[in-house]
Amino acid sequence: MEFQLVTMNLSQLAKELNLSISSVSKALRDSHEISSDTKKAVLAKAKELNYQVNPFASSLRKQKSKTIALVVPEVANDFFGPVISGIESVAQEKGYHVLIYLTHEDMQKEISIIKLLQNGRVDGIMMSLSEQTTNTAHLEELKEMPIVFFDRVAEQIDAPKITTDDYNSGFTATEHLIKNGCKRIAFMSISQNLSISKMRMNGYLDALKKNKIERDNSLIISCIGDHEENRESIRKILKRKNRPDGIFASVEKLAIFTYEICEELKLKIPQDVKVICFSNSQTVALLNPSLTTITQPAYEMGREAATILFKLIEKIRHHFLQKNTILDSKLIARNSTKGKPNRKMQ
Amino acid sequence: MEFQLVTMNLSQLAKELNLSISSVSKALRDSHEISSDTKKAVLAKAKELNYQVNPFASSLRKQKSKTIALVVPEVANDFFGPVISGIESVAQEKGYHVLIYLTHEDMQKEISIIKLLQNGRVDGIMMSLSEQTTNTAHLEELKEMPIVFFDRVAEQIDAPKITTDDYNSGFTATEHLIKNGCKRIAFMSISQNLSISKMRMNGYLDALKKNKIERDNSLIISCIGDHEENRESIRKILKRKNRPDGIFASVEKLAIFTYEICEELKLKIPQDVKVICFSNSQTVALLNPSLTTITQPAYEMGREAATILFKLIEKIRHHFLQKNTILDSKLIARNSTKGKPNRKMQ
DNA sequence: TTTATCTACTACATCGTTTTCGTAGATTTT
DNA sequence: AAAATCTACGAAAACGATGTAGTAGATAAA
Repeated sequence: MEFQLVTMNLSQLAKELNLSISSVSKALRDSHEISSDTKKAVLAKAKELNYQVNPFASSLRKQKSKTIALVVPEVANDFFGPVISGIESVAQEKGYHVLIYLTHEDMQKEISIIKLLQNGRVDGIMMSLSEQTTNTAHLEELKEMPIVFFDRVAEQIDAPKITTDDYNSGFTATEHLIKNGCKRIAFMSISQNLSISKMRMNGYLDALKKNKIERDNSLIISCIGDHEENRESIRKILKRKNRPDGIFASVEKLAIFTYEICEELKLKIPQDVKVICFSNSQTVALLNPSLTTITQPAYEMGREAATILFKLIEKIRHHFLQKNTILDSKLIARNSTKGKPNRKMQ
Repeated sequence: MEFQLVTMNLSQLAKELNLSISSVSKALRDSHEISSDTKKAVLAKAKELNYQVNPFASSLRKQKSKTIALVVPEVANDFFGPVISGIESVAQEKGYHVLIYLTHEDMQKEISIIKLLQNGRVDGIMMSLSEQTTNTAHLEELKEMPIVFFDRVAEQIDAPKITTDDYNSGFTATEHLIKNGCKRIAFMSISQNLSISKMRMNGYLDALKKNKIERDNSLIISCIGDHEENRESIRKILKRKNRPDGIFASVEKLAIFTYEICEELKLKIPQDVKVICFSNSQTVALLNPSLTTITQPAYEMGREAATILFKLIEKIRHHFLQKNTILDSKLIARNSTKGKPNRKMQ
């Protein structure tokens, strides 16, 4: 008494054509074993009856899914949007399907998603780590699974990684502030676990060193909690007597908070505080003042990551694949970092 | 000489347990035919050997995929991001997987994606139409497939639709401008095909009528081309002698362009022109001036759409399902629409 | 002419699960 | 004690596509 779905399949097609199932199957895949007359007939009939290969039967038999997984922390964000777009465009070209999973920055969720993906549902994984991911044991178990990391990469895992030049960006951003007169530059990171955070901070630190500015750990704050906590951290640092005259935020959100707090505290950007941050938003150009950003080539990162993943999937052996791809970010100087600072305080 | 992937399966598990495949299968799904001792043993062994059901075999046999498709025009956008988040969260709760497809606002792509989804790969579809979709013949063919539309819905298709109160929003937005002194209000739509555009425009027109303002078709412009064309349309209308004193943009992008053009033409917002638009961006609150918006409950729309889709999927018959769900948008009044207009021109 | 080689097909096992149907043996009912 | 019912399992047939192995019949090579 099972439910019988009447769907067009090889068997029906074969019956209509007076051919065997295997011949039809081969004809559809343009096998040399089939005469061109037969192929034509099969193709025509298949089109007429709107035959489509059953993906599950095919995947089961071929042990491949023609599907990749995309595991990201969030999508409500100007960075991951274009990345997805890039990935999807490559996938579409290749005839692959894209499953999307969100970790919501939660390590437990990340772990269970990864576990879920070990049953062959996908041929490969593209991933950007959650903010809260402190270790990568769950990723070690993916030995056989092609995986590519982008942006928030897992350093310890031996897999291709696509990033932007985070160290350089951190360095350049910091020097940009220094050149515009900043002497006390705060760095706001999102997580100490993520390598991109470390890289950006190293760039920041080295730029300080090169310019003979002493490192001040009280100016390095990590914003991992909820929005209100982050606002409070920023408020606190900007209320200090010797508050920073420059702020380097590693995500856009923190720069926006900074704008809000500055308004609240009657601090002027860029006169009192200069602000620079990583952001892919178009809108920030219209802020008052317009926000100086480091902008990552998000779409290209998506395309690059997907392209490399497909190379991994298509070869069995891939020693020759370059493990790290580093794309350039762009510093777009706007008004939030302009001019000499107002140093009348202190 | 086929490639043999050694993956843990029922057959291996059964061998280890000295049981038949069918017993193991039943035990794993907690069938009453299996004794609780046996079940325990099976569960333990399955865990030990890290057994996971092969999704393709299962889907093939059960004729269901535990997967839904999400078809959207774009993701690089403050609206679709949270929508995806909402959908994904419901899917995760239900144990479903989400395939994502982008139409890039291209009707041909939309058609081929829909065609692709007719082979049983997914159990249901959630969709928001492309801007360029002029007819919905391709959707008529999905007769048996559960489908739910959200935001950009297909009016002619008999399927549940989740929208915001676009008519009211259009009405309210327009009245908001009128109350703040506007007499010549331009409406910028994205596409005449989309019902949300029509609804918004009807709201706009009715608000004009109610307030005894005559309709002026030269103030209704549809921005469907590329960015530069859209900018030019806006520039043209703002350069006119009797330019509008209020602009109601149906998407954020157009409001941003308006800001840019106003800067270029030395027009002051809100003194010379007031601006309101649909937007889910947080950042627009920091624009100069802060932008008045109609904000849609994007996350909730995603959750609602997914919830309804799963109801569709789970029942065979679903006459009782409400076909239209309308959620409330919020008008967030900010400075771009403030005060009485500057009427010295004309 | 016999044998080898092609050509164009078919039969069949297989991928891993699920589910129906069967059935020994135990238990309960009459 | 015989019959009916339960309990707990196993055999086997799907689901639909694919690839291997096999084979008529035609053609080419010896």
